[in-house]
Amino acid sequence: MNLTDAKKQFIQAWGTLGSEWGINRTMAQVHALLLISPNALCTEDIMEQLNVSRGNANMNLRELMNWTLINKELVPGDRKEYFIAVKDIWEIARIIARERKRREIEPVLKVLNGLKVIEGDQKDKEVKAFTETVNNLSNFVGKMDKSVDMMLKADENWFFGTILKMIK
Amino acid sequence: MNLTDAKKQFIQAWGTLGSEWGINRTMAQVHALLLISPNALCTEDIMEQLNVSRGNANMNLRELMNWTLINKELVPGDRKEYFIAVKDIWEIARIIARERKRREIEPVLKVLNGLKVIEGDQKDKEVKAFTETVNNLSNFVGKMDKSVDMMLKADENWFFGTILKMIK
DNA sequence: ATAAACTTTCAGAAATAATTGAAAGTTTAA
DNA sequence: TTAAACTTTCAATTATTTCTGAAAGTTTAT
Repeated sequence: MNLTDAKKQFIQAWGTLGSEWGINRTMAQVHALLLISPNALCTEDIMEQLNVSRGNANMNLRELMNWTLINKELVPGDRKEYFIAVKDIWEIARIIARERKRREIEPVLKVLNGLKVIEGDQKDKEVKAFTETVNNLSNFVGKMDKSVDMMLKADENWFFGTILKMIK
Repeated sequence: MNLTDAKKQFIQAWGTLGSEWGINRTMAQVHALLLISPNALCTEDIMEQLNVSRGNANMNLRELMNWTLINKELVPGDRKEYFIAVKDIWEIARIIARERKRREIEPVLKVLNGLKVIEGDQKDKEVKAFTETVNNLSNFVGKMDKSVDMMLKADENWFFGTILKMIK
């Protein structure tokens, strides 16, 4: 396969993955494009290569900046902004884990903890079933949260080293 | 807080989490409702409690059956189908992990592996950057895949026991 | 100052996804 | 049979998300 087709397939695949994750498809595609670019690209480059409008390109670049998945790069003697992606996969994984924890795990944990104590007779099976499920979930999600924290602090080799060793 | 409000909040929170995951909001809400119900519910119950149409209720119940997150329960002397959720949180986690692995990790891994070898001069920086990113990603996603496999085989206490011990 | 170069915003348009509800299909009891 | 009870389907509608592009905003060089 040639580079041009391979790039297209990669960008396409990354975009699909993104949307299955609840991440904007174009944002994922912009990310993919920058991931495989040896040098920084400007808004125009993105617009051309992905066939998207200026507004769309701009918005998704900002969002990727918010996630800290990409950085601005200033080219001396050029007024345009250029963007370059974080290339270290473990760093990318940590950024995504951090962001998803913040958006998904933490708010749910907060709600669950707020629902732990409810009024009513604990002998009522409705009340009992509710309390039990909420407690079990809160306990489980809490452990997930802690596990992600650990991953965020850990070093890649140690993390996968330990995890994958368990498999054997 | 009283049970009725607590239920509503729980269903709402679970629905939001679902849509952040790329899972149909109503499917997540039906799941939430069944999770906290001490007994099996029928389509009518779901329609009433969530204010959704018959078609919608039916489709999402089927989808939850596909995921194996809920089961049919037959009530003797009643022709209706009743549904009851898997209540064990670890079992639920495994089902979701299995399904997301199948839908997200596996297809991407397949594409990545197909892109590992491309034509062109390895000294060309475009080619080099592409190959490097694809190889790194493929390696990383492969490890994720293996890690999920391990989790699927493991027992909850052992899994979190080991993971959380690492944190200390 | 001001004009060119560049970035951001945002109302409307387009695309995508979810939902409805009635009709068609299926099963069961008598 | 057949008719009632129940489930499934799907075309049309509604809701939600994403995208466009032109206008407004900002920065920089002269």
